Amino acid sequence: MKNTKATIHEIAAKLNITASTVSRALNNNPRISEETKKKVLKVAKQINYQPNHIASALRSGKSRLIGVIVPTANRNFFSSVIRGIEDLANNLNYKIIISQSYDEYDKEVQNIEALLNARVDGIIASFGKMTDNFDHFLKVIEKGIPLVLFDRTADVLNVSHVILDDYLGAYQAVEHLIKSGCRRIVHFTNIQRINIYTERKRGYEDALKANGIEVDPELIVYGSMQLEDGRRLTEELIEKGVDFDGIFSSADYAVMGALQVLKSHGIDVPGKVKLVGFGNEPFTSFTDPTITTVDQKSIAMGKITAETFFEILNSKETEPISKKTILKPELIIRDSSK
Amino acid sequence: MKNTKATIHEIAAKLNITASTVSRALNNNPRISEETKKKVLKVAKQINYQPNHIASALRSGKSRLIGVIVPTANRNFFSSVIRGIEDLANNLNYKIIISQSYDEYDKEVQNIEALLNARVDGIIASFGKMTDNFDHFLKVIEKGIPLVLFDRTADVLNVSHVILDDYLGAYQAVEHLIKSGCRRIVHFTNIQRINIYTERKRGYEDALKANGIEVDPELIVYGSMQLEDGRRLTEELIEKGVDFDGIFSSADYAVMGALQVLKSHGIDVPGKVKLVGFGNEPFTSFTDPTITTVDQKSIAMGKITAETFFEILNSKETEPISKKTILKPELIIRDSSK
DNA sequence: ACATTTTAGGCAATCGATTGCATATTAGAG
DNA sequence: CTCTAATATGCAATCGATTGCCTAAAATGT
Repeated sequence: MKNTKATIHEIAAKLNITASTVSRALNNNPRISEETKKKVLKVAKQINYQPNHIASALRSGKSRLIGVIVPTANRNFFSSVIRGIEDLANNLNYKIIISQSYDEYDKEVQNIEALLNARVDGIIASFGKMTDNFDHFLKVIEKGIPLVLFDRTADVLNVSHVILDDYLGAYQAVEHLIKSGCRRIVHFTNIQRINIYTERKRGYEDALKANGIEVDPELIVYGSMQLEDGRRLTEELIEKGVDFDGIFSSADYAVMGALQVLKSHGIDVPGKVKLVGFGNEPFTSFTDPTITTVDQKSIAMGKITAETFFEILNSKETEPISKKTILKPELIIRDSSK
Repeated sequence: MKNTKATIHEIAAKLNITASTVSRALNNNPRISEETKKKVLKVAKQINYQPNHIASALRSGKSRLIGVIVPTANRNFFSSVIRGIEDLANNLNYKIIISQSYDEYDKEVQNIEALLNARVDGIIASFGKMTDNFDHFLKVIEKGIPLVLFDRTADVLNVSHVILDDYLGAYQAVEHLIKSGCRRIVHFTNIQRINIYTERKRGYEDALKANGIEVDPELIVYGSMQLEDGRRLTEELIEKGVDFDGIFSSADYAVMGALQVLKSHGIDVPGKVKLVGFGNEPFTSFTDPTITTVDQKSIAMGKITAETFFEILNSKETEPISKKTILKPELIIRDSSK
């Protein structure tokens, strides 16, 4: 069973017609008679013909490939968004290439470069935490390649994006803590100043002010928002003897670390300290107590991101559409704040 | 700033040389003088030249793309493996296309088809749970496209693979429960009979027998191994009044469900019932009590899978190498079994 | 019966990079 | 001062699918 190649020329030769005809037949072009189409299809099946996507991509200039860059696919939020994108893309006969930046700037730049080389028809991305220079994204824009950002974006880039109302999410979370009786609320935020963290911080501050509570800089602490950071920050607060009765963390992993440390110190949650995280990672409903958190609407975000992307892709470059969508978060109240 | 195209012909025109020379210069071909190379490089930078990967892929017949199919990237295990593959691949200047099958058979078939169309140079895959027909993989093999499987495989396919010694992992887990005093150990296993689950079940049974405990079919229960399945199965056991003092689950999510239900019924873990999961998902160390589990060596698996893959890819079809690696699991003992 | 559409395909160029073979130029060899 | 060898490029075909333009043959009109 030799793989003689299986190209349209193969098929053409067997039927004594030309490759053009075969191509048209396979694409169901009306100029080809039904009879010929049938024959072509039959032979195609017979020799196990597989269209060479690369050849057609070269000819058409469209690869039907979309690059998706996320910090890591290993997070419920990102993988949900990816799924949303993938579903729509596949329906439209596009394939996605997922690249992970692992929150490293260099990797992100390399990924863009590689996707550009692969001649993707467009890019959908969420920044890594270290990204504070956007030249690589500007390059994408300059090349006229459709770009849509989600969740982690930057205002300096005037690009279509789909983000969460992080400010609102934080505001509601903090207000909830205040209503539950907290007065000295710690805020865990990220060292780097990405949009999502600055917005959450702003929401935290405004919610306090709106409720007549002064913002105490001592209560705002910085880390990378991993589990370990949450542990360390909490240990430090306890060591320093800082007085606090609530924690609003801008990430679930960090609040998990806080919970562990508080428990190990015999500090009752939610009795003494109430907790709220951000992200609605699945594990937040597995812990004891379960953790109150803010849901980021990942499914909707994926869907809308993809829709926005294809809208731009199909807009025929008339005008560079810039569409910004802001989703409303949802506070999921669980035991850690009751 | 018009994008006049930026091809090697562009560069050639500007320097009054031919595209062949430019191509050779860019590829650092010794036949081209240093002087010309410098000029070419300079102009390339100047017009922001980006090699067209698609064109070279068509010409060379090599896309430098590797398809990776996993059930879902949203699991620590799979994402770690992917990271391992990606690292090596990127070093070798290959790009990976991640496709998720979401454990759906049709999606898996479609993914294979799409990857084949995209003309990937090879495929690395882990089966979905529903996969019990392997025609789509056979097609890959017949086409002579390198294929390496990991974790979830099938013996009927004589393909290189990297798997975990699931039997051993299960054996050790169950032995550990027995040594901790359990006599009536429940086993959660998957409805579908994929290699990993049948092996774990075998390990469970053999460990019991080796310790003089009879295998009680009543204690072996079936589900899809999601959180909900664990909950349901545990509820059912309690309802039926089945007597048990330990659970060995072939998945962490399911054992988490069991933990929740046991706690809600006031059954002490590990006092009354001891638990062991499988997979070492991060959340198993977040729960209360923390959950004993079996680590699947995902990092090593990713690395070895990638190495095996490239070995095959570079083996010049001399002989279709078939290399099978079996990794040793590691039992991570935590509070749920103490 | 002759002119005009319509139908069904063929021809050849194209997409951009690569490469075997040929060639012009220069450099050494004798 | 010729002759061969090395050096640096050019030429043209190729990878496989697509498509604008052209043409032969059949169908329709009057």
